[in-house]
Amino acid sequence: MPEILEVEDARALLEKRALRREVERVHAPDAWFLKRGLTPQAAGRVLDGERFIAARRRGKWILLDTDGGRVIGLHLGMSGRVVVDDDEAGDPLIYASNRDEIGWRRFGVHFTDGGAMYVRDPRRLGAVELDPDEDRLGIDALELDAEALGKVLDESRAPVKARLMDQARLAGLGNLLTDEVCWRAGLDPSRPAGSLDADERRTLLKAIRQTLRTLGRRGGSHTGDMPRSADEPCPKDGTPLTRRTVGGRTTYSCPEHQR
DNA sequence: GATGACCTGTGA
DNA sequence: TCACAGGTCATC
Repeated sequence: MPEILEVEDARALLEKRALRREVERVHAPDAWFLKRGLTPQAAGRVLDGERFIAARRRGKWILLDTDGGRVIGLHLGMSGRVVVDDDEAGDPLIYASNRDEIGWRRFGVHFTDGGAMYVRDPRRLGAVELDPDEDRLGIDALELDAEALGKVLDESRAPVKARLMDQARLAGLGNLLTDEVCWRAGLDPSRPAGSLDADERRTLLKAIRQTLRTLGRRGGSHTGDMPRSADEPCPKDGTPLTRRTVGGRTTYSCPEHQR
């Protein structure tokens, strides 16, 4: 998906453009997109006549507070994008087309002023929830500190990549960002999380912060320095990058400097 | 903790 | 036609 950086862009767009506008009606043509028992009818009852008063984010979830005290949770899945009127943010759709097929509009609202906000998601892996349980998510990656990272890694034998992507422990990092972080930190993503010594944990924390800052400025998860292509030379040392599966995800890394 | 499933679009 | 895609969930 859109990882934390794209989701933050989408959140900011909603904050800037979708708050304090009265909802005229809900557009929820795809009941499958609504999770945890939410139905199009219930969404309508909750939102019709209401306004969003805040656009928050935790990890990859966007949380829209309504003036009625309810919360609409939006998840962009792997290809979701938020559109407000004629502006949009979210997944850059490197692999998908950026067409705005009407059929890809999975959920949204029309405002009484004539505008609209909706989630466009070709692959339908996104989600909308009412009053989501925000505590099923771990600490937000942008708030991470040394102590919290210690709890994320724990004494686990799981690959460090798997722990960094475990949303219940650390919310926000996805496949691309995690690979970039490990590459910058010089860490083999398959290393058992608990095997990192104090120095390596400090390096990892710095890499997470620096990666989020740098790629955030550049415009997203896909703007990393490490090529995502096997046999491409590592920009640090020229060694051909390898491709494998770690933590169930396609993983690129440099066999030379990532240890 | 690893694996497969979910759903759909794209490009080789 | 097939493999693959930035996410998450259930299941072994």
